[in-house]
Amino acid sequence: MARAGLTAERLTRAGAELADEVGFAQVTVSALARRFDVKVASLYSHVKSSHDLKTRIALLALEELADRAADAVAGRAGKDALVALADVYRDYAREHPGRYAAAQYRLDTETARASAGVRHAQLTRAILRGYDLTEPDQTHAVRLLGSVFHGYVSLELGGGFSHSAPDTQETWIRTLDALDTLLRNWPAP
Amino acid sequence: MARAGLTAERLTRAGAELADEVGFAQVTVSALARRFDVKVASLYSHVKSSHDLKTRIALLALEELADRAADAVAGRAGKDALVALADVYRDYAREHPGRYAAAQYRLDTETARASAGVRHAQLTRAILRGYDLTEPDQTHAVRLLGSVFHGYVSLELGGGFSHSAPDTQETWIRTLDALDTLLRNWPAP
DNA sequence: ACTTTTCCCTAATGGCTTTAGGCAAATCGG
DNA sequence: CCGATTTGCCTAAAGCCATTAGGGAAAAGT
Repeated sequence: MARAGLTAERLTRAGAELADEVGFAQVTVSALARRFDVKVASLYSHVKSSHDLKTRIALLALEELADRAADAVAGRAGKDALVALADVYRDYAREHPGRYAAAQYRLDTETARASAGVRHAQLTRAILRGYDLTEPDQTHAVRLLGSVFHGYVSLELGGGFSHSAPDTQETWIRTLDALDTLLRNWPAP
Repeated sequence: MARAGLTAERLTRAGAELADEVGFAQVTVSALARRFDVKVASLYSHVKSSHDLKTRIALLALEELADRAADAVAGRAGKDALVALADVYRDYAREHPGRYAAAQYRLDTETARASAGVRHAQLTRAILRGYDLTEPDQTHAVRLLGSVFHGYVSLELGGGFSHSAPDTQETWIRTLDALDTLLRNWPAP
């Protein structure tokens, strides 16, 4: 019988697409097998488990996101860089909600350390070069920016912002303005 | 045979405890049945489905959280209120990670509208009375604060902050300082 | 061409969800 | 009180998902 040509990479990519279509939580070994028109057990030659599959999708998403982020930050500085980076996260989440959710998948310590996750922190730290912050404050600021980006995006995606009043695009712009102002006037301890 | 005395409320409370112990994602009708030493099917007289159970736990968490928040904000203003409210979220998430995750469970529109979720927005808006913001800016600020609180807490809980350098408590304090500064110097459009 | 490896399949187990239908316990009406 | 009704938990069963064991055929290597 003809072979389907499965590989861990193809499964991961298809899993990412599936996540965007039906939600990361609904990504299942069975659903993926159906998508390849193949029996479920066949996937287990390529991925160790459901957890392994999800981890691979998470790593893919983290890498895509870091690539986009690196691209956006390159050649920009200050508020320009800040906005570009922030938009990468927000746009990615809107274009690829399933992948964005995957990027939040809890990785064990060593997997996380080897992931593109570390690049994210570096990129965020990079845009802070355009602002005048002392070393420990940079770390605080990195965490703050991460919190705002992630928090905003996940609330917006989850419908946490009532679809009322000022639209979310306006809030986003004002939020980035506010962050820029804040970084330029970072309060002393 | 003796009855177990199940009710939707007891199941919900036990489900919340279970969530804190093993994670919200691991809360399952089966696990809950085991906890009550009862057969799985028995629970279906009290909750409609797994989704119904999770929704109830989410609503419980949202209410507990809103109660604590209301308590914290009462009699405080300005930065004092800001810090108190923020600490409620963070402390709740640390004490009850499963419940906190439950509070993030996606509710359908009408359930959300009837939930304590709306109280949260009101409470956040309330602390902004201590700052001088125009009406539309209040909404933006509510969303920003929600983003920071949620983003920070979920990153911290998920291990998103490498356990390195300055500890997270310090970052938290500096983050709240920063937010206070920001609200007092809210940039014009 | 033949051997070895790789890939996908069948078969089977066990867990979770959900529905249908039954018997006993609690509750109620006279 | 006691029979009738309602309520609560059970057994049974079907369906979906995850995972493992072992087999046979296609692809790759010699």
